[in-house]
Amino acid sequence: MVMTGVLHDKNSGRRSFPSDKLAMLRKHPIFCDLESEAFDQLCRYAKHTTLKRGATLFSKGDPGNSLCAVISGTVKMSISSPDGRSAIFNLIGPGEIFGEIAVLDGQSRTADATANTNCEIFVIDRREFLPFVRSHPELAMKFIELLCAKLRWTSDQVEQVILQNLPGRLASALIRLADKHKLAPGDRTIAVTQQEISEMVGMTRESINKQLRVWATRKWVRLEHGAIVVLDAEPLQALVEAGSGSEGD
Amino acid sequence: MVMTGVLHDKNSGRRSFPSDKLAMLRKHPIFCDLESEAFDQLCRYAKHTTLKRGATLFSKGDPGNSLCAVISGTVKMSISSPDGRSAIFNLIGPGEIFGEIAVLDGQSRTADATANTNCEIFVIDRREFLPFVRSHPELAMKFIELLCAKLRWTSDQVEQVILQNLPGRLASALIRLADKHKLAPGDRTIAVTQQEISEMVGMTRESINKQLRVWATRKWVRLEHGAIVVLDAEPLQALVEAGSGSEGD
DNA sequence: CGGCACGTGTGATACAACTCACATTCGCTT
DNA sequence: AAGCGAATGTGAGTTGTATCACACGTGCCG
Repeated sequence: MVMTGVLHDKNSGRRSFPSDKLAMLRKHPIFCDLESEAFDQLCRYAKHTTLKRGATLFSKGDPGNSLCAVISGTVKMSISSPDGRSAIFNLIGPGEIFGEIAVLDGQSRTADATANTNCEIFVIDRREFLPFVRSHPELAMKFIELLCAKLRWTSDQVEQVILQNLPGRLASALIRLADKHKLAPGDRTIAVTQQEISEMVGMTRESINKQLRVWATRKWVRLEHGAIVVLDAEPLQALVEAGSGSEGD
Repeated sequence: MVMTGVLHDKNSGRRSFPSDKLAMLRKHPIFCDLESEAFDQLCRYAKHTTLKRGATLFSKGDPGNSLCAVISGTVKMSISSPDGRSAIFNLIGPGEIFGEIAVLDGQSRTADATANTNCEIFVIDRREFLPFVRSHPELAMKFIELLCAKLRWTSDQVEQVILQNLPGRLASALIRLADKHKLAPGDRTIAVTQQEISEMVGMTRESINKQLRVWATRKWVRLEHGAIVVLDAEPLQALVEAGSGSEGD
């Protein structure tokens, strides 16, 4: 199952790629140190695609033929069990890269990628990308750093899920998301639904909702539709550090 | 906290490194394609160290100054929460590499490393290792593959912990460990205590024991002291694939 | 050949989180 | 402005695991 729900494929992106969209990628840690010439060459390999909400980009187990980056919207990386439950690994926002694992090691995809909102993405074929990396060793080092960062993110997730109970896991997830989304320094708004958080954290939406309501009355968070605002990160951080102790929660 | 319980540090390993011990590392996917000359050079950078059971090699949060490899024995990668519980990420056996994340990205260590048995390890300093990688781009590609493999391992762990209940998680852990340890093709003996498995899986030893006993009466596994033998992997695999359905367990 | 630490085995009880079954609110589409 | 789907809010009842509190086996070390 690949590329269902694609609105339209633009031409392969040879010349005249919308340059404002590329500016964001140009600033990505992976590419920021690359010479302009090399970056332009990479862009000529890229395809620009638009997906509508709910569309599947690829599924777990598919061969990994392409590296992707989000231009606008968000892509959900998740897996689902046969009995219908699903777990979200990560939500990928504008300027972020995804799908790199399968591309780099040539194995199958580790998760499903679906458009969580309508979105524009940027796709590079493995056959063009790999030789490019080989001829740019400094890029390989950048990818090593990228993989390390993902590994830290995922290890954190294991740590929280194994060691913490509901309040701890939820607090930890909120903090991680707030750090990641950090748009403006003051703005702690996280654009996720309660259903989504519940799937990241591995607990039911109902349980998450009840805990969030408790915190809302304490003014630690404010609940909006499709978003959560972290008003006071301190007590949440304290909860995470205290381990799975209950202490009045 | 670094290097407590070190039995003795041999000299820095310049010349005359015990070559039988290196043979194992030479075969590691990371190094097997390296020219002998380069490999020898790397060995001259290495230090040989012996640790006794329980010794701490490094702790989560320490600066990551060295890359390590196990020669003999096993090293436990784990984290612990303030309330005393702990979670095991992985057990590193002979011929395996660990501590690469912090070395490669220059950040702090993501977990504690302790000697799970008396063991011999092989240590390379970051200051010597990084330049070596930079001057051997093919090695960088190998490390990318290594990181991808670790990421797959860790993602699997998240998937199981979030989606599965006790039987599913336990079955999944047993299968993963059996694949990893796979010494002889027929031998499905996993050298771990029930306590250790419980910490890998995030459930209590008691619960794990009760489930294992059920499977033992069904001849799916045999329990030994400090080890578990997988007799029939099929029904375990089926359990994992069925998701968290209970079906007579 | 103790003895002592570590690993294993097992039941009774408690509770955190799930399930199910709704009611409510929001925001978009027509 | 009406309607509808998606997101949120909430309670009563159920259950999977944790906790606690033991007893037993085994193997190593002095």
